[in-house]
Amino acid sequence: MGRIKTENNSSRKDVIIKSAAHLFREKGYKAASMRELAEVVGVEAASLYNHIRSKSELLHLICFDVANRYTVMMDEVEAEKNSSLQKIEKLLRFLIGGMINNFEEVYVSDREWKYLAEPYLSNFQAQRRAYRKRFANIIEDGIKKKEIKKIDATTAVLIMLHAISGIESWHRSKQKINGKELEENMITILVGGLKK
Amino acid sequence: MGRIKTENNSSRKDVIIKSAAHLFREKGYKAASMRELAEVVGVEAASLYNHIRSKSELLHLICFDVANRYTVMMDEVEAEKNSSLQKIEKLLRFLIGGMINNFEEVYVSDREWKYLAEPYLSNFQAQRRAYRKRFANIIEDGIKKKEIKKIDATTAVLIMLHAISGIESWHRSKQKINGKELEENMITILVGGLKK
DNA sequence: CTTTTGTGCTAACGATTGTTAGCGTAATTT
DNA sequence: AAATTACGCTAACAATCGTTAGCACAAAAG
Repeated sequence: MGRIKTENNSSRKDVIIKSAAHLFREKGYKAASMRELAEVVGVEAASLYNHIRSKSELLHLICFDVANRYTVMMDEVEAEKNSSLQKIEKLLRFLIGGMINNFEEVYVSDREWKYLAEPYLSNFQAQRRAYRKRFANIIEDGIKKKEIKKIDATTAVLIMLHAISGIESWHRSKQKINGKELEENMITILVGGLKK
Repeated sequence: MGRIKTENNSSRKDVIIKSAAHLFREKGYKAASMRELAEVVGVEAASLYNHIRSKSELLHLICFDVANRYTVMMDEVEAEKNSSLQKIEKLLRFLIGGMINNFEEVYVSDREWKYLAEPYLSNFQAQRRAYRKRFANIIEDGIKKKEIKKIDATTAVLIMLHAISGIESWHRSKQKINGKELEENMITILVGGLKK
């Protein structure tokens, strides 16, 4: 067939990962085959293994790339001196932006992580749990300071995160409102649902 | 091995479908094998085919069972003379209840429908689209009547439905609040986010 | 009791899966 | 120009997949 075409200064491995994210999002991790991935990349299946160790490596590279970005943003938000609602809004805008601009990776990380092999699976789950806990703590802080309604913080986190992953449907839909508008609507409803 | 045990007046096919829903939820449709399903049911894989036509039949039975229940409830809600917010609350409570009590089926219908074969896939998507459209119409009605904030109705529907599918995380979590409490919290946040 | 139907089994099929071995050649380095 | 590395290919592997054929026996119907 031919060589893998790279652009800018991304490696051939990066090209494979990007294509894998697209394919995994479209078909699901289990249903996506290495032969399909190879075809997308423009190469025979066996040639992929000059660049990657395994199919499952692709999945965990994608998942942890996203998870790490989430964690970094949480660090940043926690460090700032803002009200709870401001912190939440910043987190939500970051998540919404990620879902709009890095759709493939974020979606795969969200929906396909269960196919991670150990020990990555356990690590990922722990990181996810920690993230949600920190998110819930911010909400509970806001409740104490009477910025936020008296609600179960864990439930609120669950609603926020899953509502955002629903942007998947926005990607699928034919007649989309634009991204910025979507973001504002989501913030209005979600933050509005918390405010006292 | 032995026969498939039925209880009450459910057929052997019903037992298989129930187990399939459980397995598909746990492993994902593609990753779940007929041999695993057979083991759960207590029988050899080939024996399943005395009761069902194919693996994909199992999936579409599960998906349409859920989709049809949704549609029936929507008919009911539309027929009643209530405010938009009351209609939405009733729909949400029904969806939340389904997610809590019929978790396996609802979850599979939500996450695995993309593996449906044609023509079921197209039918399912159409039914789903129609449901969301009707939901959005109720919201738009509420906006006109000034019960509801001026927001994009499609986005609101997307948030509601996906927030509810997040009850999956509640099922997974160790220290759950009880179901009724979860329902009330979700209604508070979601309906609160719409109210003017 | 005899016949028919329902339900299970074993064995096997063709297809597809992820992955490895071994080899040739293009690109890069010395 | 020579040596080395990077990257592609074909062929093949063992495992697993959904499903079918053919047969045995138990349950239900006559």
